[in-house]
Amino acid sequence: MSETTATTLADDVHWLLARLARSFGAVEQEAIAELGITLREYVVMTEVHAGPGRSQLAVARAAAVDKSMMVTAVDRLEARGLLLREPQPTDRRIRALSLTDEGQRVLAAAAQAVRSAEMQLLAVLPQSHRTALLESLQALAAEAVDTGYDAACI
Amino acid sequence: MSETTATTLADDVHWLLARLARSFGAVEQEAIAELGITLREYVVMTEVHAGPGRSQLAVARAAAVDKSMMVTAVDRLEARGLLLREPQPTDRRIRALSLTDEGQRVLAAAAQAVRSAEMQLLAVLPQSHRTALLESLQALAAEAVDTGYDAACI
DNA sequence: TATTGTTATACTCTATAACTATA
DNA sequence: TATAGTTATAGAGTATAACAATA
Repeated sequence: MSETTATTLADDVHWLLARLARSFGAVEQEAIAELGITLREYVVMTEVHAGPGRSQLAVARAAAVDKSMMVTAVDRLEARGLLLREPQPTDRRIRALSLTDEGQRVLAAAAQAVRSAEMQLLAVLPQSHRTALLESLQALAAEAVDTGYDAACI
Repeated sequence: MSETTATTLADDVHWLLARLARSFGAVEQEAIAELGITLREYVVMTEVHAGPGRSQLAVARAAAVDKSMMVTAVDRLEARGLLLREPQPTDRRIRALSLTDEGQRVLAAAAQAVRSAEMQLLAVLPQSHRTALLESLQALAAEAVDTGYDAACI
């Protein structure tokens, strides 16, 4: 039992994660703004590209996006002609998602912009630290729980 | 120039950060819920404790909390008797913040709960990786920019 | 009865901009 | 003119729950 609370914000992993997520988000959103898509839409497109033909719900779960917010994202992407929402004959409840050719092009451009921004943001870390960071974040993400979270980032 | 976009979400640092921030936030918010404070209020209290007597704005900047949202947090903490908002004779625009004795107690309990939750969340990582992760996050946070971010976490 | 997709609602967070009082 | 704190407002995100269609 310590005599007093000595913790600083810099030792608070949640605070660091939230602060960096906001900072990275601001920079990367800016980087893809000219493509006319949001960062969430980029995430959805990435997941659709990784496994085309899946249902909205499957993509939503993989991307950790709420299913009702998924509707808005898919609506916008479909309206812009970047994504197809096709009925599935085997299970008529499901709409199979896939990218159009234009969607593939926009995703490729967005991915490049995001990666470039990320490289700059991570540039303060030596390469070995960068790899270690990514591996640690991935290991933690594998265990991440989403119990629903309506609180602020910070 | 690659033939196609091969990126997965698991390689996207922003997505990992945002996902983990939400997951950690959910768990830690739950851990301090019984103390009647939010995670943001905990962050504010931590910063006030680290440097008592500072103005609201100084604390807001250190905690990366918007100054208008700071008002709400301080209002609630003051109403609960956890924090003092005292006029500063030298500059009468400033309200110096400090924790009450009860505030110190609540903060100590919250800090312990948060640290305990964080230890469990980080348990999947070996100790050396945990230290490296913290150091990398701190290095990145030192360079973090807050340009204002109205986009979603994910 | 359970699941997919959709819609509606209420609430919170956030950005922005005004406003006051001081400096 | 600039700063600290406050307030108001509008917009966006989110949780929740309902709902229709299908399994």
